[in-house]
Amino acid sequence: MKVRWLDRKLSNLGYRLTPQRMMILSAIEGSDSHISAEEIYAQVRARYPQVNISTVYRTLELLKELELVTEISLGDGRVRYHCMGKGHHHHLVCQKCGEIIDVEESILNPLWAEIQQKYNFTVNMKHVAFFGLCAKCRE
Amino acid sequence: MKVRWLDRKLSNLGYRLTPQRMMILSAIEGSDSHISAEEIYAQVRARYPQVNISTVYRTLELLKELELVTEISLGDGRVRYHCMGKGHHHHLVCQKCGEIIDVEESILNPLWAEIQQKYNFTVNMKHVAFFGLCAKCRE
DNA sequence: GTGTGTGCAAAGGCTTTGCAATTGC
DNA sequence: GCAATTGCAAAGCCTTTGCACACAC
Repeated sequence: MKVRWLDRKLSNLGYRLTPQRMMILSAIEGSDSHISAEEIYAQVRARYPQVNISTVYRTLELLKELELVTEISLGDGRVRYHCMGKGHHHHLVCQKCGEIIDVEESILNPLWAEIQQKYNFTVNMKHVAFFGLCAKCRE
Repeated sequence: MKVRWLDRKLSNLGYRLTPQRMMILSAIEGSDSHISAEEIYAQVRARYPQVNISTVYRTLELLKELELVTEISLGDGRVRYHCMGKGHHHHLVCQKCGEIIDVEESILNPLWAEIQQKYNFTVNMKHVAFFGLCAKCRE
């Protein structure tokens, strides 16, 4: 688990390791796909009913700063979260049926390199979502 | 101008051409960069004070369906709009200083092709934004 | 003790919706 | 005239904030 990491990072910076923070991180860790704030909240609340949604948001903000968690938008109006440690991958989101196809991370490497070279810009996205149509819906 | 197009497309589908719709489309056309709903609203209202923001949103929805307008998110919590006819380009958004660098459209063609081939998925994005760090902020 | 973290409640920003009045065709 | 469209106001959704209490060190 990432909790040791979290503990060390937090204390180094003068922050504290609280049960809420542990549970929120492990909810994100435990999710295979990308989890929204609301989903994290529901999951944590199941074991810890008095937790509040604002704590979830505040903790997410903190975990982003600590670079333990990244965010991605999959096109519905909400942000989703994912553990940095887990293998990165990108997404193809079908705008018709909503299917989400995972794409290997390496596919973007040539593009990142080209952008670096041509524009002197370092792309910093662990997850990218591309929108379009899957094979079934294309017809 | 696109108004002839709009007129024809609208009447073919049983929709009507209203002054609001014309003005909203031309506000998007007139903007060099990407314009938000609020900005469109401000611009239209300057010449047509009684227009309402909800009309802007409804018209944007319609223009998207008609494929006259595309949307993009540049990472602040709001969607931005752009005319389909205008040259497409992509964006590099610096997460530190906020600078936005325009990128030629063709840079993504190889990637689109690879995704098509490997995943049988047709990417349908006229605008993509990539986040990261510009040269100045990288240091 | 001191300052960090939490819950609560309220507000905030952007967007959508219900409804009656209006307008384009 | 009739359905499509609008303005208005209110609600909706996700997220953030202010504040007093609680807790860790």
